[in-house]
Amino acid sequence: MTNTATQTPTRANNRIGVVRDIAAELFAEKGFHETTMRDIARRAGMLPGSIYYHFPSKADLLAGVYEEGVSRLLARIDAADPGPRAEPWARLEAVMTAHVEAILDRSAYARVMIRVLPDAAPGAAARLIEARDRYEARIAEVIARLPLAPGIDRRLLRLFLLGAANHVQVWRRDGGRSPAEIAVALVRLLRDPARGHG
Amino acid sequence: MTNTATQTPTRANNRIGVVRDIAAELFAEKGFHETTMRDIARRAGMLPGSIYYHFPSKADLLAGVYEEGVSRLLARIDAADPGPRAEPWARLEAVMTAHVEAILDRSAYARVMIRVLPDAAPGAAARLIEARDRYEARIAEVIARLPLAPGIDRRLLRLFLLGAANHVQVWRRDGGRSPAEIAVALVRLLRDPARGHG
DNA sequence: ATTGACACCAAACAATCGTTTGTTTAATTT
DNA sequence: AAATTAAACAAACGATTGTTTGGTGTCAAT
Repeated sequence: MTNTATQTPTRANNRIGVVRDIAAELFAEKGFHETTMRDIARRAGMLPGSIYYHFPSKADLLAGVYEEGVSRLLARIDAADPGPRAEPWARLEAVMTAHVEAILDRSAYARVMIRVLPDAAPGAAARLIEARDRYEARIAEVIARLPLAPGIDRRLLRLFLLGAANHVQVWRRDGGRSPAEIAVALVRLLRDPARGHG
Repeated sequence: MTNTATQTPTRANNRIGVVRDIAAELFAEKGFHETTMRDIARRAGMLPGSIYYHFPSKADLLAGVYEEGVSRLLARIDAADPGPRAEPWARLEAVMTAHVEAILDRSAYARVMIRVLPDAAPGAAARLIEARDRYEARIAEVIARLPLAPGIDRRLLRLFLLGAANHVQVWRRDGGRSPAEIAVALVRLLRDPARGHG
């Protein structure tokens, strides 16, 4: 009999996931170049060289984090998305709420994708850009359904939206608005006129 | 007779400005940790140790770049600002155009302030944050004059605006829209409703 | 019981990092 | 002309970097 899962780990205590999780946390917290392989190894309870059993290089480790991050982010988005039959703006609110929540509360993976630019690791830049594009295409899909006033560029709208949302990571302090409040305020700011009587 | 300027350089060929300019370019291009003192020295045509005659540390060099960057950005903003008697939204368009132009076309100093986060250099983080706040207060001043619909948070508006504008650095490719077109589109997106017939 | 891949350890590698030290050149001041 | 000082050079410092190499215990399959 052949093994049922040919590519899954054959050993129970495979710690590649642990290493990647810890790398994601440190990359998100300190940045790519500011995090050393020794930092990661220490927190994982292993020696620096042992990481190279799981990842061929530091750049590949970052690429692994990026790609896992996209998968997790997409899963969160999918779970929050009420679907194409829902009201388009409400749908965008739901999706952006999931996005901001991922940035602020839970996933170190999401924060890495925002903080670490692809050119930080030239050896893996192509993989990083591809992963990022895969995620942004998912957002574009939601924006494509919005009923917009004539002359509004959907690509610009998407880039502004993501820029504003990702910037939250920089200024947000604990105790302020909730991620949902922030996301909803952002979408409404775009949807409705900000201008008052003038 | 005492010297007319007691604190200005007494020597004609003082290259501290050259060093700072080059550091700004490299920090903007590659990031703080990715740029070495040897990189800066090589481009300035001097030896690594010589930089320490002008700046006590790499973190202080970054702080110098930041503070010079704020001065230059503020000067550009002031030059573009039609003043408090102009129509508030047109004023914001003018100011944001200057901001995006600084990011995209000219100033490496402006790009450093967006790319390099204060926590990159813990030894100078306080100076970096202070410099950044000084600039954002200038933007807040313009936003304060906007006639806004009730319930719109001006602080959120400012943070979204700067987040979206700064993100331009990541996605903008040459040959696309001009900085002015991008800035105006961003301000109009906030001012007018994006929503179409719904 | 033996084998062999797995998942690490132990120790070092060369390269590069920010920084320091002592010295030298050239311009300014006295 | 002599003294002083600004602005560098030349060379190294110790520490840290990503990475490699060879060995080792352990577990699953034979």
